[in-house]
Amino acid sequence: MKPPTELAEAFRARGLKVTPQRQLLFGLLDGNTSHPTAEGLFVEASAQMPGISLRTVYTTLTDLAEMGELQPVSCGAGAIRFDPNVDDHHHGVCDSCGNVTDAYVVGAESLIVEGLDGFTTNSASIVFRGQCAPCASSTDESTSNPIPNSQQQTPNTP
Amino acid sequence: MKPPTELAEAFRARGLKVTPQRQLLFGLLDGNTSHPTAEGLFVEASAQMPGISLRTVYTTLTDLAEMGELQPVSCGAGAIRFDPNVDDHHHGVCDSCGNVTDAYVVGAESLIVEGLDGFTTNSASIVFRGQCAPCASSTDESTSNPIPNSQQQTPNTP
DNA sequence: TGCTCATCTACAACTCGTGCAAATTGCGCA
DNA sequence: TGCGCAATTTGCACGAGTTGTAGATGAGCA
Repeated sequence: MKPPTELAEAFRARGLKVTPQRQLLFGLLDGNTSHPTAEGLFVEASAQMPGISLRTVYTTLTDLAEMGELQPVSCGAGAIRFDPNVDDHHHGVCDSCGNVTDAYVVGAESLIVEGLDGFTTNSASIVFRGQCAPCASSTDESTSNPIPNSQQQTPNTP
Repeated sequence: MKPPTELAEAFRARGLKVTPQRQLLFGLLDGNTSHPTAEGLFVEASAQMPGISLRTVYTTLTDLAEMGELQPVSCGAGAIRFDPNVDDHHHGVCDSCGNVTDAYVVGAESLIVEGLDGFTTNSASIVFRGQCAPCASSTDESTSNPIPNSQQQTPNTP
């Protein structure tokens, strides 16, 4: 995601106005790696700007998503999360605490998909489910067969 | 998913009762490859058994999912879908008509995931987004870079 | 400074799913 | 076949998350 100053310029370039509410949200999203929900951002924004409306947060997030500066992430149940990281990446979701972690997949070009005859694929998203490091350390369970159709490994960054 | 008769036995084996409502839902799900929503099944069930409650549909689907006879599928926005196909597989979602298609992924064992340091992966689900054959034929667009981090191919079954 | 129109806010409505309690019913048992 | 109990069904209401709408507000421009 662009820094707040560039986002403001991008908004103006699209004929959208740069309001204090939007600037506040730009700042909250900048460098945010916690995949916040609209509700979560609303709480943070309310702390700094009491009176801001949840509706405003939704509108701004939707605008940012339409501009490609934000990636909406739906990880199954619960509220939609917004990811300022718009790089090509996927997500790991902790079943215990609900935290969402960015994941970069290498070797996807070797995948062969069967059953989608005639299906024109525009994008693919992989959601890994399990337990993040802090949660996994308390309940020690080993990984087994994470990706259906075969087994899969989740090594640390080489 | 097991056939209706075996599902009835499985229900009894777990101490659950086999009611006409449940038998109707067993029949509607048997061989169903359309990934219906609870609402959709409720409409079909209502046609055959007027008066059946949406609440009952939810209860029965939840029971089946707990028994492993049904796979809840959340493909981003919208209602949760239920998949009688409990094989290890993934899904393709048509952005035009919303149809969900089963997809079998080969080669997932070669994937290397970066960024999930310490993350204990229990499962992974891949959702392909694009256009199904009927929708794609009307708007002719070619596939490009479907899986982030690299390109990916969606060949027909070899 | 004044004007125009996009934005903000507040409220309500919508969708999807669940909790609860009363009425109903499947099923084991005699 | 009849009985009794516990599971089930049903309808209503509620909750979370999200969106529509209309009047008030204010940013941006001349």
